[in-house]
Amino acid sequence: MKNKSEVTIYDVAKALNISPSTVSRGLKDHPHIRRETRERIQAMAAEMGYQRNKFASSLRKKRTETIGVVVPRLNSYFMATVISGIENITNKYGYGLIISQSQESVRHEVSCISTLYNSRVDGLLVSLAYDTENLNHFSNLLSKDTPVVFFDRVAECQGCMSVVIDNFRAGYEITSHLISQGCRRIMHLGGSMLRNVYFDRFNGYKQALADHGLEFENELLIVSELNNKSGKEAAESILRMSNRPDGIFAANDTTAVAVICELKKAGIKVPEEIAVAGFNNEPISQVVQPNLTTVDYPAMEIGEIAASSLLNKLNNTEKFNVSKIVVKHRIIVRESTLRTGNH
Amino acid sequence: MKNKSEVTIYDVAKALNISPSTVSRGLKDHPHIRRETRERIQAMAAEMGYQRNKFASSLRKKRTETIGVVVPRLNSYFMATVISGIENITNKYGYGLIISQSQESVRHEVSCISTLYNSRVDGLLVSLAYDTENLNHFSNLLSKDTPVVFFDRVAECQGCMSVVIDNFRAGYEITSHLISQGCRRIMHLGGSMLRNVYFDRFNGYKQALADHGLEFENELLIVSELNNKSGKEAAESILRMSNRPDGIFAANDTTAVAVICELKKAGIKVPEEIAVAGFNNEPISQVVQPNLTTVDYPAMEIGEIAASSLLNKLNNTEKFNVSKIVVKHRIIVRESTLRTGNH
DNA sequence: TTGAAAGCGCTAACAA
DNA sequence: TTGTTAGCGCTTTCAA
Repeated sequence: MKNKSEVTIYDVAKALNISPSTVSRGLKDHPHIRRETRERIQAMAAEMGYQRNKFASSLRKKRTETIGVVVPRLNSYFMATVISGIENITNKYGYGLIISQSQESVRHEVSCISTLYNSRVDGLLVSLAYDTENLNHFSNLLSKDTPVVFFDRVAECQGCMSVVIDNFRAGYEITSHLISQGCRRIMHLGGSMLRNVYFDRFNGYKQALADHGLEFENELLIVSELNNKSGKEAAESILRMSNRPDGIFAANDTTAVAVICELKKAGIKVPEEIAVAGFNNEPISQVVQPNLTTVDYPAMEIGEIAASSLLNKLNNTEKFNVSKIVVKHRIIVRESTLRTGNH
Repeated sequence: MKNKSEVTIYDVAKALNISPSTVSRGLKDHPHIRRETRERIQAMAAEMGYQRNKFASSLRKKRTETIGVVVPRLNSYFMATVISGIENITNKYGYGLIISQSQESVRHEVSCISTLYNSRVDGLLVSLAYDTENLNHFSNLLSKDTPVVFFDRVAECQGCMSVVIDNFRAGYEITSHLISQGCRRIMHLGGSMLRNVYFDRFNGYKQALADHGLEFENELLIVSELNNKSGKEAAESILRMSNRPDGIFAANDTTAVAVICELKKAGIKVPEEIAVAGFNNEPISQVVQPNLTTVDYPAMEIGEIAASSLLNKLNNTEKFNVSKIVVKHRIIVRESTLRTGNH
C-alpha cells in the first residue's frame, strides 16, 4: 500500500499527463522546459505535497548535498558561533550539516572523519584536534577529491583551503600592549605547538619581546591544554615562582579567567601586580573581575567564509584559486591589563 | 569509467563467485548465511575497500539512519553538553545527526522542522524555541509516525516523549534555600510562561513563598528573554525600586550573572543586601564574584536519555510505553546566597 | 521542447 | 543456505 505522504514525480507526471522526466526537469527550472509547462508542474507538485527524495537523487547524482563539520569541542561560545555562521550559509543553499566532535583527540578525529567519509559528505569543514600530528586520515577523502576547508586550527595540505586570523600579529599586538602597560616579565600560557593557532601566538609573543628588547626565557612559557584545570595549575606554578611575572598572555580566555581567579584568591592584585590578557573574547571575559583584555575573534565570519568557500569549491564557482583567507581580528583592551597611571 | 573507490556488493560478489544478495546478507550478519561464507564475504569486502552506500540503502529501506536535532541555541555550555550526550549514543549505534538551531524563534523552528522533514530523518530530538505556541509544525512528522522526543523545553503531545528535570521542585528548593538564608522579599526573573521550564520554576517559587507564609506580588516577577541584556535591564529596574528585594531567583545563570555584575557596579552587596541564585550550573557561575548558587542540570544525561529513548522507539526495543522521564537535579549552594552568620 | 528507458546500489520477497 | 528478481525514486542520455 503506497503511503499517501510519499508523492513521487511519477504521481505528478500522471496527474498532468506528461512524463516523469519532464517533471524532473520542470522542478529544477531546466531551461529546455517551456515556461508554461514548468509552472504547471510546480503548481501541481506543490498541490500534491511532493517532496524530492534525497536518497534517490543522491544515489543517481552521486552527491549528497550534505557537508561534514569536525570541531574539537562544541562547548565554547566561539565554536557555537562559528557553527552558526556555517549554518547561515549552508541552509541558504539547501545543504545539510553533519556535526561531530573530535573531543580534542586525534583518535576520535580519525573516527569522525571515517564516519563522514562513509556518509559520503560532499565536503568537509575541519578544525583540528589538540594532538593531531598529520593528515593521513584525510587521504581517503582527498584522493576522492572531496574538498576540505580548514578553519581556525588549520594545517598545510595540498589542495586544501584554510580560513584563519593572523594569530602571529594578534599575539604580537597583545604582548606589545602588555609591554606598553609597563610589563617587563611576561609569561605565555600556550597550547600545543602542533597547532598553528598556538604556535603563531607564541611566536608573535616572542617577536614582541625581542622587538622591545626583552628577553624570552623558557621559564616564561607554560604549555597546557588550556582548560580550566590547566589555568589553575598555571596559577599555582606562578605563585611558587621566586621571580614572578608581571604580565600574562594566555592563549585563550578560559585559561586567563582561571588564572585570574586563582591569583585573586592568593591575594595578588590584577592588573597592578600581574596584568592578564586572554584570547577569543568569550562572554566570560566580561564577567570576570577585572574584565579581561582579549582578542576579538570574528567567529561568525570565519564560519560564513569557510562555508562559502567550500560551497564555491563544490559548485566550481570559485573565482580564484585561493589557498588561505585571513580574517581581521581586533584587540579589546579592558581592565585586566590597564596599569597606566598606576605606574 | 567506474571510479575505483566505489566498490559495490556486485564487485564483491563477482570476486567471490556468489550472488549480491548473499553478500548483502553476509555483510550484516544475517542468520541465514553460513558462518564460513559470512567470514569470506567480510574479509573480501574489507580487502576491496567496500563501503556501504547509504543512499541506495535508505532508498530501499526507507530509513535514513539519521536523526534530526532542533535546539533553541547552541551557544551555551548546557546545550553543548546535551549534544555531546546525544552524540555519545547515536554514534554508538551508527546514526548520523543533523543539528539545527531555531534561534529561539518559532519562525526558524518551523523551517528547521520542515528541512528535517524533507531530509526524512528517522526521528527528532527537540527543545522548543522561546515563543512556540503550538505543535502544528510537527503534524506532518507525526502523521508519518516519525517519533519525536522533546527534552528540556517540552510540550504535551499525543505520542511524543519528553525528558526533563523536575523544574517545579528545583524552583521550590532554591526559593526555600533563599528563605532559609533570611530572604523575605524574593524576586523571580523568569522566562516565557509558554515554556514548561519557566512556568514550572515560577510555580515552584510561588509555592515555596506560600509554604513559608510569604506573599507573592506581581512586582516581584520580571519575565524576559533571560539573556545578558535582559539581566542588565532587570538589575536597573531593581535599582529603581523603592522597596527592593533582598533575594533574587533567576531562571538561568546568564541572567543571574548579569544581575550580579550590575548590582555590584551600583554598590549593592551580594549576598548581604541581595542574595542571587541562578539555574543550570554553567561554568560562568564559578567565575562571577561571589560564586553563584544554582541548580545543577544533568545535561549529559538528558542528552543520553533522550537519544536512547528515541533509538528505542525507532527500533521498537522500548520495553514500556513511557511518556515522560524525569532526571535528578541538584541544588548547588555557593557564596551568592550564603548569608547565615551575617544575620 | 518532451519522452523513453536505463541504471545509480541496495534490499527483501520469493523461489530453489 | 543461497540465488533470482523486482523495484526504491530520481536523473540523464538519447531519440523523437
